Amino acid sequence: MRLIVARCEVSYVGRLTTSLPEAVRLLMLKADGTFMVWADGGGPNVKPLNWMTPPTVVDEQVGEDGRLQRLVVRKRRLEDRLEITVSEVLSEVEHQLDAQASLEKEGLEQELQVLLAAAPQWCGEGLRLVRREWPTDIGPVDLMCRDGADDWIAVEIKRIATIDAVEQLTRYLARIRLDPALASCRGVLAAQVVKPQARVLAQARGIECVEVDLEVLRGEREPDLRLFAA
Amino acid sequence: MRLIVARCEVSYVGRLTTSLPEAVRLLMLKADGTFMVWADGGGPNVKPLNWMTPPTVVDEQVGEDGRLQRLVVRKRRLEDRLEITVSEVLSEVEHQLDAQASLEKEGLEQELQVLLAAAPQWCGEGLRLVRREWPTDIGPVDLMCRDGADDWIAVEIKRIATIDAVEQLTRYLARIRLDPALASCRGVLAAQVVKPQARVLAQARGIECVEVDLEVLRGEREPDLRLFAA
DNA sequence: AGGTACATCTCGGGT
DNA sequence: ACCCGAGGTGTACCT
Repeated sequence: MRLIVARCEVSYVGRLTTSLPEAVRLLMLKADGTFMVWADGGGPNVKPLNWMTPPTVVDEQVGEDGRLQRLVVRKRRLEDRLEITVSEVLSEVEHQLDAQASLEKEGLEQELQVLLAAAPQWCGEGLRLVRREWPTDIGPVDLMCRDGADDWIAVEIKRIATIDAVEQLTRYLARIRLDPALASCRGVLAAQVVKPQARVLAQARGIECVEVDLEVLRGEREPDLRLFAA
Repeated sequence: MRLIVARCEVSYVGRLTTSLPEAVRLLMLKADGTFMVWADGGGPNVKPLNWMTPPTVVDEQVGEDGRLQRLVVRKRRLEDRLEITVSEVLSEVEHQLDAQASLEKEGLEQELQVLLAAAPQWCGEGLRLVRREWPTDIGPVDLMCRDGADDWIAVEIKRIATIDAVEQLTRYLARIRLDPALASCRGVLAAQVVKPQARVLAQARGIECVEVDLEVLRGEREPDLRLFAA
Protein backbone atom coordinates (compact mmCIF):
# COMPACT_ATOMS: atom_id res chain seq x y z
CA MET A 1 0.00 0.00 0.00
CA ARG A 2 1.25 3.45 -0.97
CA LEU A 3 0.31 6.48 1.08
CA ILE A 4 0.98 9.83 -0.57
CA VAL A 5 0.24 13.14 1.10
CA ALA A 6 0.15 15.74 -1.64
CA ARG A 7 -1.19 19.09 -2.71
CA CYS A 8 -3.41 18.20 -5.64
CA GLU A 9 -6.45 18.80 -7.79
CA VAL A 10 -8.82 15.93 -8.52
CA SER A 11 -11.37 15.38 -11.24
CA TYR A 12 -13.62 12.39 -11.78
CA VAL A 13 -15.65 11.56 -14.85
CA GLY A 14 -17.75 8.43 -14.87
CA ARG A 15 -21.17 7.69 -13.49
CA LEU A 16 -21.17 11.33 -12.50
CA THR A 17 -18.72 14.21 -12.75
CA THR A 18 -16.89 15.75 -9.78
CA SER A 19 -14.06 18.18 -9.22
CA LEU A 20 -11.90 19.16 -6.27
CA PRO A 21 -9.82 22.35 -6.12
CA GLU A 22 -6.17 22.26 -5.13
CA ALA A 23 -5.57 21.28 -1.50
CA VAL A 24 -3.47 18.93 0.62
CA ARG A 25 -5.01 15.46 0.66
CA LEU A 26 -4.10 11.83 1.19
CA LEU A 27 -3.84 9.56 -1.84
CA MET A 28 -4.23 5.91 -0.89
CA LEU A 29 -3.17 3.23 -3.38
CA LYS A 30 -3.90 -0.26 -2.12
CA ALA A 31 -2.03 -3.22 -3.52
CA ASP A 32 -5.38 -4.77 -4.47
CA GLY A 33 -5.91 -1.98 -7.03
CA THR A 34 -8.21 0.21 -4.95
CA PHE A 35 -7.53 3.94 -5.19
CA MET A 36 -8.89 6.56 -2.79
CA VAL A 37 -8.62 10.31 -2.14
CA TRP A 38 -9.07 11.50 1.44
CA ALA A 39 -9.56 14.84 3.11
CA ASP A 40 -9.61 15.51 6.82
CA GLY A 41 -12.81 17.21 7.93
CA GLY A 42 -15.11 19.33 5.84
CA GLY A 43 -16.51 16.33 3.99
CA PRO A 44 -17.57 12.79 4.73
CA ASN A 45 -15.85 11.11 7.67
CA VAL A 46 -15.55 7.49 6.75
CA LYS A 47 -15.91 7.73 2.96
CA PRO A 48 -13.25 8.90 0.53
CA LEU A 49 -13.89 12.04 -1.52
CA ASN A 50 -13.13 10.07 -4.65
CA TRP A 51 -12.22 6.46 -5.28
CA MET A 52 -12.00 3.68 -7.80
CA THR A 53 -12.48 0.00 -7.09
CA PRO A 54 -10.41 -2.73 -8.80
CA PRO A 55 -9.64 -3.59 -11.46
CA THR A 56 -7.87 -0.31 -12.11
CA VAL A 57 -5.00 0.87 -14.27
CA VAL A 58 -2.86 3.59 -12.72
CA ASP A 59 -0.83 5.76 -15.06
CA GLU A 60 1.86 7.73 -13.24
CA GLN A 61 3.44 10.76 -14.86
CA VAL A 62 6.74 11.98 -13.45
CA GLY A 63 8.56 15.21 -14.35
CA GLU A 64 12.17 15.54 -15.48
CA ASP A 65 13.15 16.13 -11.87
CA GLY A 66 11.62 12.78 -10.95
CA ARG A 67 8.75 14.32 -9.03
CA LEU A 68 5.21 13.01 -9.32
CA GLN A 69 3.11 15.30 -11.50
CA ARG A 70 -0.02 13.42 -12.38
CA LEU A 71 -1.92 10.22 -11.59
CA VAL A 72 -4.57 8.90 -13.93
CA VAL A 73 -6.65 6.02 -12.61
CA ARG A 74 -8.83 4.23 -15.11
CA LYS A 75 -11.21 1.34 -14.94
CA ARG A 76 -10.78 -1.50 -17.39
CA ARG A 77 -13.46 -1.52 -20.09
CA LEU A 78 -15.30 1.48 -18.63
CA GLU A 79 -15.12 5.19 -19.24
CA ASP A 80 -14.40 5.89 -15.60
CA ARG A 81 -11.47 8.25 -15.19
CA LEU A 82 -9.97 9.76 -12.06
CA GLU A 83 -7.28 12.33 -12.65
CA ILE A 84 -5.05 13.76 -9.94
CA THR A 85 -2.86 16.72 -10.76
CA VAL A 86 -0.08 16.92 -8.18
CA SER A 87 1.66 20.19 -7.43
CA GLU A 88 3.61 19.06 -4.36
CA VAL A 89 4.32 15.78 -2.61
CA LEU A 90 4.67 16.24 1.15
CA SER A 91 5.17 12.61 2.10
CA GLU A 92 5.20 9.18 0.57
CA VAL A 93 5.50 5.77 2.21
CA GLU A 94 4.92 2.27 0.94
CA HIS A 95 4.34 -0.86 3.02
CA GLN A 96 3.38 -4.47 2.57
CA LEU A 97 0.16 -5.20 4.44
CA ASP A 98 -1.36 -8.57 5.25
CA ALA A 99 -4.37 -9.71 3.28
CA GLN A 100 -5.46 -12.62 5.44
CA ALA A 101 -8.07 -10.49 7.13
CA SER A 102 -11.04 -12.71 8.11
CA LEU A 103 -13.10 -10.27 10.12
CA GLU A 104 -15.36 -12.19 12.49
CA LYS A 105 -18.75 -10.59 13.08
CA GLU A 106 -21.49 -11.30 15.60
CA GLY A 107 -24.83 -9.63 16.14
CA LEU A 108 -26.09 -9.19 12.59
CA GLU A 109 -29.56 -9.88 11.27
CA GLN A 110 -28.68 -13.53 10.84
CA GLU A 111 -28.17 -13.94 14.58
CA LEU A 112 -31.61 -12.41 15.14
CA GLN A 113 -33.03 -14.96 12.74
CA VAL A 114 -31.34 -17.89 14.49
CA LEU A 115 -32.52 -16.71 17.89
CA LEU A 116 -36.09 -16.10 16.76
CA ALA A 117 -36.19 -19.46 14.98
CA ALA A 118 -35.33 -21.05 18.31
CA ALA A 119 -37.92 -18.98 20.18
CA PRO A 120 -40.67 -17.95 17.73
CA GLN A 121 -43.03 -17.14 20.58
CA TRP A 122 -41.38 -13.70 20.68
CA CYS A 123 -42.99 -13.09 17.28
CA GLY A 124 -46.46 -13.96 18.54
CA GLU A 125 -48.19 -15.93 21.27
CA GLY A 126 -48.18 -19.66 20.75
CA LEU A 127 -46.13 -19.58 17.57
CA ARG A 128 -44.14 -22.66 16.64
CA LEU A 129 -41.63 -22.89 13.84
CA VAL A 130 -42.45 -24.86 10.73
CA ARG A 131 -39.40 -23.88 8.72
CA ARG A 132 -36.66 -21.30 8.45
CA GLU A 133 -36.08 -19.73 5.00
CA TRP A 134 -39.43 -20.90 3.64
CA PRO A 135 -39.08 -20.72 -0.13
CA THR A 136 -41.29 -18.72 -2.47
CA ASP A 137 -40.65 -18.12 -6.14
CA ILE A 138 -39.30 -14.64 -5.43
CA GLY A 139 -37.10 -15.60 -2.50
CA PRO A 140 -37.31 -17.13 0.96
CA VAL A 141 -39.37 -15.83 3.87
CA ASP A 142 -37.30 -15.75 7.06
CA LEU A 143 -39.65 -17.88 9.20
CA MET A 144 -42.84 -19.80 8.53
CA CYS A 145 -44.81 -20.59 11.69
CA ARG A 146 -48.19 -21.82 12.86
CA ASP A 147 -50.08 -20.63 15.91
CA GLY A 148 -52.26 -22.35 18.49
CA ALA A 149 -55.18 -22.44 16.04
CA ASP A 150 -52.90 -23.93 13.37
CA ASP A 151 -53.09 -20.73 11.32
CA TRP A 152 -50.05 -19.89 9.19
CA ILE A 153 -47.82 -16.93 9.94
CA ALA A 154 -44.98 -15.68 7.73
CA VAL A 155 -42.33 -13.73 9.68
CA GLU A 156 -39.93 -11.24 8.13
CA ILE A 157 -36.98 -10.33 10.35
CA LYS A 158 -35.02 -7.09 10.23
CA ARG A 159 -32.60 -5.29 12.49
CA ILE A 160 -34.39 -2.06 11.58
CA ALA A 161 -37.79 -2.36 9.91
CA THR A 162 -38.43 0.36 7.35
CA ILE A 163 -41.19 0.81 4.82
CA ASP A 164 -39.14 -1.38 2.47
CA ALA A 165 -39.45 -4.31 4.85
CA VAL A 166 -43.24 -3.97 4.76
CA GLU A 167 -43.16 -3.99 0.97
CA GLN A 168 -40.92 -7.03 0.98
CA LEU A 169 -43.18 -9.01 3.31
CA THR A 170 -46.23 -7.90 1.32
CA ARG A 171 -44.68 -9.36 -1.85
CA TYR A 172 -43.94 -12.63 -0.08
CA LEU A 173 -47.45 -12.86 1.37
CA ALA A 174 -49.01 -12.33 -2.04
CA ARG A 175 -47.03 -15.31 -3.37
CA ILE A 176 -47.62 -17.51 -0.36
CA ARG A 177 -51.38 -16.94 -0.42
CA LEU A 178 -51.60 -18.20 -4.00
CA ASP A 179 -51.48 -21.67 -2.44
CA PRO A 180 -55.07 -22.37 -1.30
CA ALA A 181 -53.79 -24.18 1.80
CA LEU A 182 -51.99 -20.95 2.79
CA ALA A 183 -54.57 -18.45 1.57
CA SER A 184 -55.18 -17.19 5.11
CA CYS A 185 -51.48 -16.82 5.98
CA ARG A 186 -50.83 -13.78 8.15
CA GLY A 187 -47.71 -11.61 8.22
CA VAL A 188 -45.53 -10.54 11.15
CA LEU A 189 -42.67 -8.07 10.92
CA ALA A 190 -40.14 -8.64 13.73
CA ALA A 191 -37.31 -6.18 14.28
CA GLN A 192 -35.19 -4.57 16.96
CA VAL A 193 -36.57 -1.23 15.79
CA VAL A 194 -39.72 -0.56 13.77
CA LYS A 195 -39.76 2.86 12.11
CA PRO A 196 -42.99 4.88 12.45
CA GLN A 197 -43.85 4.94 8.75
CA ALA A 198 -43.24 1.22 8.53
CA ARG A 199 -45.67 0.71 11.39
CA VAL A 200 -48.33 2.81 9.67
CA LEU A 201 -47.98 1.01 6.34
CA ALA A 202 -47.91 -2.38 8.04
CA GLN A 203 -51.13 -1.63 9.89
CA ALA A 204 -52.79 -0.53 6.66
CA ARG A 205 -51.86 -3.90 5.17
CA GLY A 206 -52.88 -6.00 8.17
CA ILE A 207 -49.29 -6.87 9.02
CA GLU A 208 -48.39 -7.08 12.68
CA CYS A 209 -45.20 -5.47 13.98
CA VAL A 210 -43.18 -6.85 16.88
CA GLU A 211 -40.13 -5.25 18.43
CA VAL A 212 -37.70 -7.78 19.87
CA ASP A 213 -34.79 -7.26 22.25
CA LEU A 214 -31.52 -8.93 21.28
CA GLU A 215 -30.27 -9.25 24.84
CA VAL A 216 -33.51 -10.85 25.99
CA LEU A 217 -33.37 -13.28 23.07
CA ARG A 218 -29.82 -14.16 24.04
CA GLY A 219 -31.02 -14.81 27.57
CA GLU A 220 -28.73 -12.09 28.90
CA ARG A 221 -31.56 -10.09 30.38
CA GLU A 222 -35.04 -10.75 31.75
CA PRO A 223 -37.85 -9.29 29.65
CA ASP A 224 -39.47 -7.65 32.68
CA LEU A 225 -36.35 -5.68 33.43
CA ARG A 226 -36.90 -3.47 30.43
CA LEU A 227 -39.74 -1.85 32.35
CA PHE A 228 -37.14 -0.46 34.74
CA ALA A 229 -34.64 0.56 32.12
CA ALA A 230 -33.87 4.25 31.70
CA MET B 1 -3.91 13.02 10.11
CA ARG B 2 -1.83 10.21 11.54
CA LEU B 3 -1.02 7.16 9.46
CA ILE B 4 0.34 4.19 11.39
CA VAL B 5 1.32 0.92 9.76
CA ALA B 6 1.44 -1.67 12.51
CA ARG B 7 1.16 -5.34 13.34
CA CYS B 8 -1.94 -5.44 15.52
CA GLU B 9 -5.04 -7.20 16.77
CA VAL B 10 -8.37 -5.40 16.68
CA SER B 11 -11.59 -5.93 18.57
CA TYR B 12 -14.81 -3.96 18.31
CA VAL B 13 -17.77 -4.04 20.66
CA GLY B 14 -20.76 -1.84 19.90
CA ARG B 15 -23.69 -2.31 17.58
CA LEU B 16 -22.11 -5.69 16.91
CA THR B 17 -18.98 -7.51 17.98
CA THR B 18 -16.00 -8.17 15.71
CA SER B 19 -12.45 -9.39 16.05
CA LEU B 20 -9.36 -9.40 13.86
CA PRO B 21 -6.32 -11.64 14.42
CA GLU B 22 -2.82 -10.20 14.47
CA ALA B 23 -1.65 -8.88 11.09
CA VAL B 24 -0.04 -5.83 9.51
CA ARG B 25 -2.65 -3.13 8.88
CA LEU B 26 -3.01 0.61 8.43
CA LEU B 27 -4.40 2.66 11.30
CA MET B 28 -5.81 5.97 10.10
CA LEU B 29 -6.49 8.72 12.64
CA LYS B 30 -8.06 11.77 11.06
CA ALA B 31 -7.83 15.14 12.75
CA ASP B 32 -11.65 15.33 12.67
CA GLY B 33 -11.82 12.43 15.12
CA THR B 34 -12.52 9.65 12.61
CA PHE B 35 -10.64 6.41 13.22
CA MET B 36 -10.26 3.59 10.69
CA VAL B 37 -8.48 0.25 10.33
CA TRP B 38 -7.50 -0.83 6.80
CA ALA B 39 -6.28 -4.04 5.27
CA ASP B 40 -5.10 -4.51 1.71
CA GLY B 41 -7.13 -7.14 -0.08
CA GLY B 42 -8.99 -10.02 1.48
CA GLY B 43 -11.85 -7.80 2.65
CA PRO B 44 -13.89 -4.89 1.33
CA ASN B 45 -12.05 -2.59 -1.05
CA VAL B 46 -13.36 0.84 -0.25
CA LYS B 47 -14.58 0.27 3.33
CA PRO B 48 -12.40 0.00 6.42
CA LEU B 49 -12.38 -3.24 8.39
CA ASN B 50 -13.24 -1.29 11.51
CA TRP B 51 -13.94 2.35 12.16
CA MET B 52 -15.44 4.90 14.50
CA THR B 53 -16.97 8.21 13.50
CA PRO B 54 -16.57 11.40 15.57
CA PRO B 55 -16.91 12.36 18.28
CA THR B 56 -14.33 9.90 19.58
CA VAL B 57 -11.92 9.73 22.49
CA VAL B 58 -8.61 8.04 21.72
CA ASP B 59 -6.65 6.60 24.63
CA GLU B 60 -3.06 5.81 23.73
CA GLN B 61 -0.99 3.44 25.86
CA VAL B 62 2.77 3.56 25.46
CA GLY B 63 5.31 1.15 26.98
CA GLU B 64 8.35 2.06 29.08
CA ASP B 65 10.42 2.06 25.93
CA GLY B 66 8.11 4.68 24.45
CA ARG B 67 6.61 2.33 21.89
CA LEU B 68 2.90 2.27 21.13
CA GLN B 69 1.25 -0.73 22.77
CA ARG B 70 -2.47 -0.12 22.65
CA LEU B 71 -5.07 2.22 21.23
CA VAL B 72 -8.56 2.39 22.68
CA VAL B 73 -11.09 4.40 20.72
CA ARG B 74 -14.35 5.18 22.44
CA LYS B 75 -17.47 7.04 21.48
CA ARG B 76 -18.78 9.71 23.79
CA ARG B 77 -21.93 8.64 25.63
CA LEU B 78 -22.08 5.27 23.89
CA GLU B 79 -20.75 1.86 24.75
CA ASP B 80 -18.88 1.63 21.47
CA ARG B 81 -15.30 0.49 21.99
CA LEU B 82 -12.58 -0.24 19.46
CA GLU B 83 -9.41 -1.70 20.88
CA ILE B 84 -6.16 -2.10 18.96
CA THR B 85 -3.37 -4.14 20.51
CA VAL B 86 -0.13 -3.20 18.80
CA SER B 87 2.82 -5.60 18.71
CA GLU B 88 5.00 -3.68 16.25
CA VAL B 89 4.91 -0.27 14.58
CA LEU B 90 6.39 -0.38 11.08
CA SER B 91 5.80 3.23 10.12
CA GLU B 92 4.17 6.36 11.42
CA VAL B 93 3.66 9.73 9.75
CA GLU B 94 1.53 12.72 10.63
CA HIS B 95 0.47 15.53 8.33
CA GLN B 96 -1.81 18.53 8.32
CA LEU B 97 -4.44 18.16 5.59
CA ASP B 98 -6.77 20.80 4.22
CA ALA B 99 -10.40 20.68 5.26
CA GLN B 100 -11.87 23.06 2.70
CA ALA B 101 -13.05 20.16 0.57
CA SER B 102 -16.16 21.30 -1.36
CA LEU B 103 -16.59 18.37 -3.70
CA GLU B 104 -18.64 19.52 -6.67
CA LYS B 105 -20.98 16.85 -8.05
CA GLU B 106 -22.93 16.76 -11.27
CA GLY B 107 -25.23 14.11 -12.65
CA LEU B 108 -27.15 13.04 -9.56
CA GLU B 109 -30.86 12.48 -9.25
CA GLN B 110 -31.36 16.06 -8.17
CA GLU B 111 -29.96 17.37 -11.44
CA LEU B 112 -32.32 15.06 -13.30
CA GLN B 113 -35.20 16.48 -11.29
CA VAL B 114 -34.23 20.09 -12.03
CA LEU B 115 -33.86 19.38 -15.75
CA LEU B 116 -37.14 17.48 -15.99
CA ALA B 117 -38.96 20.17 -14.03
CA ALA B 118 -37.81 22.63 -16.67
CA ALA B 119 -38.78 20.31 -19.53
CA PRO B 120 -41.57 17.99 -18.31
CA GLN B 121 -42.53 17.10 -21.88
CA TRP B 122 -39.77 14.46 -21.74
CA CYS B 123 -41.97 12.65 -19.20
CA GLY B 124 -44.98 12.67 -21.51
CA GLU B 125 -46.44 14.54 -24.45
CA GLY B 126 -47.93 17.90 -23.60
CA LEU B 127 -47.03 17.74 -19.91
CA ARG B 128 -46.67 21.00 -18.02
CA LEU B 129 -45.35 21.38 -14.50
CA VAL B 130 -47.74 22.24 -11.67
CA ARG B 131 -45.26 21.83 -8.83
CA ARG B 132 -41.98 20.23 -7.89
CA GLU B 133 -41.91 18.19 -4.64
CA TRP B 134 -45.71 17.93 -4.44
CA PRO B 135 -46.44 17.02 -0.81
CA THR B 136 -48.34 13.95 0.35
CA ASP B 137 -48.66 12.77 3.93
CA ILE B 138 -45.99 10.12 3.38
CA GLY B 139 -43.54 12.33 1.51
CA PRO B 140 -43.25 14.48 -1.59
CA VAL B 141 -43.74 13.33 -5.18
CA ASP B 142 -40.93 14.62 -7.39
CA LEU B 143 -43.13 16.33 -10.00
CA MET B 144 -46.87 16.96 -10.31
CA CYS B 145 -47.96 17.78 -13.84
CA ARG B 146 -51.06 18.13 -16.02
CA ASP B 147 -51.38 17.12 -19.64
CA GLY B 148 -53.19 18.60 -22.65
CA ALA B 149 -56.51 17.23 -21.39
CA ASP B 150 -55.83 18.73 -17.93
CA ASP B 151 -55.43 15.27 -16.44
CA TRP B 152 -53.07 14.98 -13.47
CA ILE B 153 -49.79 13.08 -13.68
CA ALA B 154 -47.47 12.31 -10.75
CA VAL B 155 -43.86 11.79 -11.82
CA GLU B 156 -41.29 9.88 -9.79
CA ILE B 157 -37.69 10.44 -10.88
CA LYS B 158 -34.82 8.01 -10.40
CA ARG B 159 -31.35 7.60 -11.80
CA ILE B 160 -32.02 3.88 -11.95
CA ALA B 161 -35.63 2.75 -11.61
CA THR B 162 -35.92 -0.53 -9.71
CA ILE B 163 -38.92 -2.37 -8.38
CA ASP B 164 -38.62 -0.20 -5.28
CA ALA B 165 -39.29 2.92 -7.32
CA VAL B 166 -42.53 1.40 -8.62
CA GLU B 167 -43.56 0.58 -5.06
CA GLN B 168 -42.73 4.11 -3.95
CA LEU B 169 -44.77 5.73 -6.73
CA THR B 170 -47.62 3.30 -6.07
CA ARG B 171 -47.75 4.41 -2.43
CA TYR B 172 -47.79 8.07 -3.45
CA LEU B 173 -50.54 7.50 -6.02
CA ALA B 174 -52.71 5.74 -3.44
CA ARG B 175 -52.44 8.80 -1.19
CA ILE B 176 -52.91 11.36 -3.96
CA ARG B 177 -56.02 9.64 -5.32
CA LEU B 178 -57.72 9.93 -1.93
CA ASP B 179 -58.43 13.53 -2.99
CA PRO B 180 -61.52 13.32 -5.25
CA ALA B 181 -60.14 16.06 -7.49
CA LEU B 182 -57.08 13.90 -8.10
CA ALA B 183 -58.79 10.51 -8.14
CA SER B 184 -57.81 9.96 -11.77
CA CYS B 185 -54.16 10.96 -11.31
CA ARG B 186 -51.82 8.84 -13.42
CA GLY B 187 -48.26 7.83 -12.60
CA VAL B 188 -45.09 8.18 -14.66
CA LEU B 189 -41.71 6.74 -13.69
CA ALA B 190 -38.87 8.68 -15.32
CA ALA B 191 -35.30 7.38 -15.12
CA GLN B 192 -32.05 7.14 -17.01
CA VAL B 193 -32.38 3.37 -16.75
CA VAL B 194 -35.52 1.34 -16.07
CA LYS B 195 -34.76 -2.18 -14.92
CA PRO B 196 -36.76 -4.92 -16.72
CA GLN B 197 -38.50 -6.13 -13.57
CA ALA B 198 -39.47 -2.58 -12.69
CA ARG B 199 -40.96 -2.16 -16.16
CA VAL B 200 -43.05 -5.30 -15.78
CA LEU B 201 -44.38 -4.32 -12.35
CA ALA B 202 -45.08 -0.76 -13.53
CA GLN B 203 -47.09 -2.02 -16.49
CA ALA B 204 -49.11 -4.31 -14.22
CA ARG B 205 -49.98 -1.26 -12.13
CA GLY B 206 -50.76 1.05 -15.03
CA ILE B 207 -47.67 3.15 -14.44
CA GLU B 208 -45.88 4.44 -17.49
CA CYS B 209 -42.08 4.22 -17.72
CA VAL B 210 -39.96 6.77 -19.55
CA GLU B 211 -36.23 6.57 -20.08
CA VAL B 212 -34.59 9.96 -20.31
CA ASP B 213 -31.14 10.87 -21.54
CA LEU B 214 -29.15 13.24 -19.34
CA GLU B 215 -27.10 14.64 -22.21
CA VAL B 216 -30.22 15.36 -24.24
CA LEU B 217 -31.85 17.06 -21.24
CA ARG B 218 -28.75 19.17 -20.85
CA GLY B 219 -29.00 20.10 -24.50
CA GLU B 220 -25.62 18.59 -25.18
CA ARG B 221 -26.93 16.14 -27.74
CA GLU B 222 -29.84 15.90 -30.16
CA PRO B 223 -32.42 13.27 -29.24
CA ASP B 224 -32.33 11.72 -32.73
CA LEU B 225 -28.64 10.96 -32.43
CA ARG B 226 -29.32 8.20 -29.93
CA LEU B 227 -30.63 6.13 -32.82
CA PHE B 228 -27.09 5.99 -34.15
CA ALA B 229 -25.38 5.34 -30.85
CA ALA B 230 -23.57 2.06 -30.31
C1' DA C 1 -23.92 -11.97 -15.52
C1' DG C 2 -28.02 -10.10 -13.30
C1' DG C 3 -31.17 -9.63 -9.45
C1' DT C 4 -32.04 -9.39 -4.42
C1' DA C 5 -31.19 -8.23 0.25
C1' DC C 6 -28.00 -6.71 3.97
C1' DA C 7 -24.83 -3.05 5.98
C1' DT C 8 -21.67 -0.94 12.66
C1' DC C 9 -24.29 0.94 5.58
C1' DT C 10 -22.78 6.51 5.27
C1' DC C 11 -24.44 10.95 4.37
C1' DG C 12 -27.32 15.03 3.65
C1' DG C 13 -31.76 17.44 4.15
C1' DG C 14 -35.85 18.16 6.51
C1' DT C 15 -38.80 18.70 10.56
C1' DA D 1 -32.67 14.61 17.70
C1' DC D 2 -34.96 11.61 14.67
C1' DC D 3 -36.87 10.35 10.21
C1' DC D 4 -36.33 9.57 5.44
C1' DG D 5 -34.30 8.96 0.95
C1' DA D 6 -30.12 8.69 -2.15
C1' DG D 7 -25.71 6.58 -3.06
C1' DG D 8 -20.27 6.53 -8.32
C1' DT D 9 -23.62 3.02 -2.50
C1' DG D 10 -20.34 -1.82 -1.61
C1' DT D 11 -20.77 -6.68 -0.83
C1' DA D 12 -22.30 -11.44 -0.47
C1' DC D 13 -25.46 -14.80 -2.12
C1' DC D 14 -28.28 -16.84 -5.35
C1' DT D 15 -30.20 -18.00 -9.84
